[in-house]
Amino acid sequence: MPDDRTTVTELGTALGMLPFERPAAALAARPRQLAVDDAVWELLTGLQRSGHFAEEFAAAWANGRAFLEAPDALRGRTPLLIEWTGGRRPPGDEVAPVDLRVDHVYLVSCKYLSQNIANPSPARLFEGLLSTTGHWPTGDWYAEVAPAAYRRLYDACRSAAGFDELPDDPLALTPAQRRQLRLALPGRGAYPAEARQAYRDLCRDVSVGSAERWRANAASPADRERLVWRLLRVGSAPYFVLGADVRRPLRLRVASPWDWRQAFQLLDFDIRAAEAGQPQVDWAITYRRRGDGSAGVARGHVEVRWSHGRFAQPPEAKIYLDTPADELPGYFPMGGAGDQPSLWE
DNA sequence: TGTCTAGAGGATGTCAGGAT
DNA sequence: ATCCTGACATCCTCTAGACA
Repeated sequence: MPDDRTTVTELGTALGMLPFERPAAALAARPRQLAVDDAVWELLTGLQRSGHFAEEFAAAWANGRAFLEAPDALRGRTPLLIEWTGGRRPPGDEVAPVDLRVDHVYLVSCKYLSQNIANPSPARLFEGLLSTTGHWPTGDWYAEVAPAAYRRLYDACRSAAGFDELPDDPLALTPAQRRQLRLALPGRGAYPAEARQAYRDLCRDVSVGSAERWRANAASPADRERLVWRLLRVGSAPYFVLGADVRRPLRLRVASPWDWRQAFQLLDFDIRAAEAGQPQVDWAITYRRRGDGSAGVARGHVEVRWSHGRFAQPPEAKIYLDTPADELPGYFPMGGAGDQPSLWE
């Protein structure tokens, strides 16, 4: 079951798409177009009456209403069926995090956009270019790209903790030994003095090695274009994002690859190792708008870090978008009432 | 007694953030 | 900016029981 806030924002958006004057009236009517069971109606009614998440409910309702009226979207036509994925991810390898499906065709994501777009395994990102199927190394990425520095860090941490009985090879650690070593390290990401240089070396080697692999694997223009679409969460079908960032509602239509190619040309995909306190790779997409020939840049970065504590599990890659969502190529403002459809910007 | 298989439960990988 | 966490989905391994 999703948390209450998610339930309110997703179903509040759905209710806003239906022709009721006010949220309370929609809740009282329990319109059959919104296909959820009675327990969900009870929960939602209770949440609305409680006044918790009132701001979220109002913002979600306004987003749904904008979707109903937008020329890009429903153009005032009342939906016949709104399906809710129930806070769970739909099956399949769709890139878009779809929460609602309207009349079988309109896909809507209600996520409050976060800078963080995905946490794949580093190998899936740097070797598999974010595809969902294929072959890439499954082991520990640190050992994959920076074996020497990783080994030095492990040796230093093991001896600082006095755990001489642990295996020489960090890859041979059992889950219990990993937990033991993790708990023995100083808190808040600090390392024993004799391990600090090894950690700096590891960060540098992982940043440089990951960037090199990524560049090598995204060598062809076709590969780079596919990678860009995945980083931007451009899916096989267009979808809508109805959410908010800290300042304002965000109502966007996200292009399909077909739309994207007609509106933009990818000029360059720059990948470079960053200097940071943890392994990091920066990326920047340079593109040309076909409409007026102007150029644009979208930026982001990837952090490679341990998930669930040091030595506890192989590292994950955390992908960030540093360019605001409404400035990304392929993210078109959803046309408000009176606006022209904005396919061509 | 040997082989096969369903499924239980642990391990691993991924997602979506939060805390400081 | 950096590190930490909970929740799941899926993969993997082991084992009890069915059946030949």
